[in-house]
Amino acid sequence: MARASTTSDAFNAVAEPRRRAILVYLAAGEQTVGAIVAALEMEQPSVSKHLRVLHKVGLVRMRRCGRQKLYETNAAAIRPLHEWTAYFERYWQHQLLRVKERAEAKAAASRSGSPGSHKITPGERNP
Amino acid sequence: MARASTTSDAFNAVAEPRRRAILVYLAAGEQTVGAIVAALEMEQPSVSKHLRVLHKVGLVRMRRCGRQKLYETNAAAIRPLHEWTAYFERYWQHQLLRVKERAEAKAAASRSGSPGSHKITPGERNP
DNA sequence: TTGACATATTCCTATATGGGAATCTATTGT
DNA sequence: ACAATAGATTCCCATATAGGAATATGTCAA
Repeated sequence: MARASTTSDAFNAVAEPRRRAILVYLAAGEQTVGAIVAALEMEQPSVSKHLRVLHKVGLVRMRRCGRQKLYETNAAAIRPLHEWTAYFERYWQHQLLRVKERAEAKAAASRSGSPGSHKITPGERNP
Repeated sequence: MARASTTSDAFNAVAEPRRRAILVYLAAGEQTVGAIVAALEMEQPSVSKHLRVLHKVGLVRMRRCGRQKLYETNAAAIRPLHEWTAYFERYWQHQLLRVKERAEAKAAASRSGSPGSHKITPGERNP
C-alpha cells in the first residue's frame, strides 16, 4: 500500500506546510484565491490544488461571489486534531516535572559529591 | 516535487493512523516492540518501520534493555502540533456562536413568518 | 457576442510511501 | 561456540503526491 491520500483526513491534509499557511490565512475571514496567491506568494494553480484538498476534507468552506470564489477556514474541522494532541498534555507536563527533578538531583549530587551510576529498570507495564 | 517525507516533521509523521496508535500506546510508559506488535496487532517489521519514522522526528525515545528495546512517547514533541491547532480555538468558538445565532434567528423567523433570502457580502478583508 | 478576468484542471515527472516476505544483526543463555 | 530470541533492514510494488507549464471553464462587462 502507498501512503494514505492527502484527502483521506484532516491529519493528512494538514501535513503540508503550505496548506497550513493557507488555513492560518483564511482563519480570520473569507479570502479570494487571488488574495491567497498574493499574500502567500504561491502559484495560482498550486493554491487551487491545495484548496481542493482542504475543501475535500472539510477544512475550508467555499462560496461563489461573482467571478471569484471566497474561501474560509472551517475551524471546527481542526478540532479533532486539537483534541488528539490534547491527550498528550498530561504527559508532557509529567516530563517537565521529571526534567526539573533530575536537574535538582544533579545539582544536589554535585554539591555532596557522590557520582554513582543509577541502574535503570524497564517500564512497569512490561511482561 | 513529491510529497514531503514522513520524517520531515511531526505533522507528517503523525499523519499515519498506525503511528498515532503507537504514540497513544507508548504515552503511558515504555513498551517493548513485541508488546506493540501484540497490542496493536501489527506485523513486527511494520512496527519497526513506524518506530523508525517516529524516532527520526523525535516523537519517541528509545533505550536498549538487554536484547529488547524500550520505546516511549516523547510527548513534548507533540506540543507544537497542539499549539498550532490551538491557534484556531477562538475561531471555532466564534463559529459555534454563529451557528447558535442562526438557529435562534431561524426559530424567530418561523414564528413571525417572514422568509426572505438574505443577500450576503464578501468578507471585510477583501480588496 | 466577444473579450477580459478569476479559478480550475490536465499532463508530466521525480520521489517517496507502506505493506508483505525474506533476511540480517545483535544479544542472551547454556 | 551455538541456538534462540528480539528487532531492524532490504527488496519489490502499486499508488499518490506536489510542482511547473499549458490549457480549460466560468462569469462579468461592453
